[in-house]
Amino acid sequence: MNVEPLLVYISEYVTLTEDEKTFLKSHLTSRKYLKGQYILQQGDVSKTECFIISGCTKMFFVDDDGQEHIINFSIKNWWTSDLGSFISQTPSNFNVQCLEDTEIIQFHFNTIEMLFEKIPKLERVFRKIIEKALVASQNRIVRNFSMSAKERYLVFKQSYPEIEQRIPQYMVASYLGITKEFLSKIKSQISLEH
Amino acid sequence: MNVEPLLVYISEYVTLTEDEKTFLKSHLTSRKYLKGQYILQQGDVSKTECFIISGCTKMFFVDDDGQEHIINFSIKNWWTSDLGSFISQTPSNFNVQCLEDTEIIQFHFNTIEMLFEKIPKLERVFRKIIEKALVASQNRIVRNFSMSAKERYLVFKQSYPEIEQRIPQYMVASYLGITKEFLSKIKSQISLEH
DNA sequence: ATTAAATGTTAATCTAGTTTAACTTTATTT
DNA sequence: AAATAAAGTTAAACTAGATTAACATTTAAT
Repeated sequence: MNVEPLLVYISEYVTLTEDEKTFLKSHLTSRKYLKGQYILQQGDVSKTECFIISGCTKMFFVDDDGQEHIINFSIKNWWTSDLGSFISQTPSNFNVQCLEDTEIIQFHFNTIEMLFEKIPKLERVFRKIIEKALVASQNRIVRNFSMSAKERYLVFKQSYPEIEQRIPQYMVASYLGITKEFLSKIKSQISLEH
Repeated sequence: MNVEPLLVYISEYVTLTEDEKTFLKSHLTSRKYLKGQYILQQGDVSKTECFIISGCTKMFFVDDDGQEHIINFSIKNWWTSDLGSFISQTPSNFNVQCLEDTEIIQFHFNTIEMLFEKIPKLERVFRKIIEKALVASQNRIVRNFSMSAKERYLVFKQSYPEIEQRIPQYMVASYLGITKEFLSKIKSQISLEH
């Protein structure tokens, strides 16, 4: 199990002893998915929090009209899961699907509270992760309220240049909350400006 | 200091000993604000996390065009603060203003990590609070992406009936991300349906 | 190399929500 | 009780972005 990137990630927040690392490792599992496979499906309960070692995923939901809306993308050294479903162990409204072959490390619901008891520092790590996710989510609301689609696209481009290269444009449009046709128009507008 | 509601709130997540309660209390402060006063102003660093004992607040930002956008309302037994500013101790983009005379209890940035060290259970409480806030924030994004303004208004009405009674309608519009004129139209439409 | 599937583009028409502006109602102050 | 300010309404003209549909390009499969 390629757990090293996760340990490096954790070490940015807290310092674990060798014993703690060993104990932690013994309660994690790793998993590989192929492009197109689902890590989580709408209606299922999320049993794991996933740290991404390599690859790329999207989290999305399908609305009543059958339209797909992308909540976020995740790449290496970031997390993915429907936290709401995980916390409350209720059916998720979201899907997590791999956009590339993807390797993840899983924290399991039925051991995570025990891990927090044994290694309280881990609770700190998770608190900080969730804080960061909340800030990101709130910033997204701010952007959706105060910026035009074009401005949001430019922010996305600047914030996640690596991601834009790796995914089809219609998914960027879905993430931005606009149609692929309109994103196409925005891009041609931008190219005319230069 | 009327700390009881906060202790009741905490007791829904963890059980504190009498000693822990006493220690906690000794590091909290309470404060009263009049209607219209600011708890936090755009540009200032948020030094506190605020638990509301009574009253009502709005968190909002002012965009480049001078337009006000309301992120959320808070009433008794809920929290308010710009978590991003608090976590990173950087200037906030948000304002928190009292819509009624409001009493709060404050956790201070310079003692909160120490509180977590001394009473690790508190870290759990905060993790859960932030989790709930994240879920709420994500649900808001989902609604903004997949629902019309009318549907969002109906959800707001149903979710926070107490709040709708207490605040002017133009603030509801701002929260929903629409103009007051359009909310007015929506309401007259709805009243025609019945 | 060909074909089929997936992705991206362009343009015309349409609509949810904005803007502007004039007016009404409700609260607040004197 | 009058005067003023704050909040809410209505309607016409406007715009950002959606929808539809036809076509172009790239990628993947045979």
